[in-house]
Amino acid sequence: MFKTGLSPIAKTSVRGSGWESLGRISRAQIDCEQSLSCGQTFAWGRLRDDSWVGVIGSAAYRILPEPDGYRIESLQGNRQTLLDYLSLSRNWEQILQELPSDAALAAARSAGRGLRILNQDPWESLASFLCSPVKPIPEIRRITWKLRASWGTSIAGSRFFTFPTPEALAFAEQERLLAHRLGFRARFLRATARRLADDPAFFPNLRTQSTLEARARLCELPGVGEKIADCVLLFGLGRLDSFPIDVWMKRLLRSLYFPNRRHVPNRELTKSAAAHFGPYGGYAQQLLYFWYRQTAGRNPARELELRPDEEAELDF
DNA sequence: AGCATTCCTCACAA
DNA sequence: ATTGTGAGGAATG
Repeated sequence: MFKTGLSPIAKTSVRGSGWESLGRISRAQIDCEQSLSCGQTFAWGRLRDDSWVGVIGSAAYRILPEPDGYRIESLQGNRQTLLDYLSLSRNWEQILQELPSDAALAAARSAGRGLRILNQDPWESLASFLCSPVKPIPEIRRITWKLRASWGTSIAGSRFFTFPTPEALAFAEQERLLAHRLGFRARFLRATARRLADDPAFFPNLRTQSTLEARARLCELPGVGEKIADCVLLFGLGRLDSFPIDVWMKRLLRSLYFPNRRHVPNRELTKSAAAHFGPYGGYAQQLLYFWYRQTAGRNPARELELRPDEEAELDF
């Protein structure tokens, strides 16, 4: 028995670099390439050796692909935090079975078999999606990483940073925000950060409300409409019933489910998606979105590769 | 009929 | 690849 209560794994430093091994996870539990590149998070980047690095809370994590699983490591972190974030304890096979079995979804679920909806911090999701309008995913990642470096807290001598608090962004200088190519998004980001800084109970309160009520509260925030509210509900608050509809989703739904309609209003898409996909619609949405992006001839995971200068910045 | 109100869509700027 | 705004048109009473 280990009297310290620490597992031997937690003590092992990797190659003397400061990264500590957290053991392994199996590909049967999750496909990290799919889950980290399907558009739900901007917090992860891919290094040239194909490993993934990102920050959860106040610790950095590294996920190194192997043939049948992943080695996982951290700076200042622990195994359970990563497993919770990756949502490994949810029964995803069961959820898959409860989704409808139309042709599009059948294709999407075989393409995204290992895709999981992550458990992200709701404030980080909200702030990140406020940076997202009319920006491609790699640029959103760059902007949110700049926010970390400018207003977050450094993690133990590394060049990884926590996500800035609402208070930190509430008082950020407009000019410094604009310098990060935030444009018109800066105003909304700061205004929403102020509201949350003034109302620390905002997210705790949402957790006790129905998805519809919580959605209405989110939409009251500056710069937050239905799309961003649904993303926060799905990715940050675990509401698997919410179904974000952006322009790509709109195209996909119209071409696959309303092939002979020229125009379908968002209200109708939202309503029929809820009726058709049910309480796990958000999972269906991610499967469809990921599959649609792939069939457009792209490799979303490759798009998140860090440029050499970005990789050099990380310094480990 | 004229008018006020509401609701919706569209285009456009940020 | 989103939201906020305002103009203009249709429906309502």
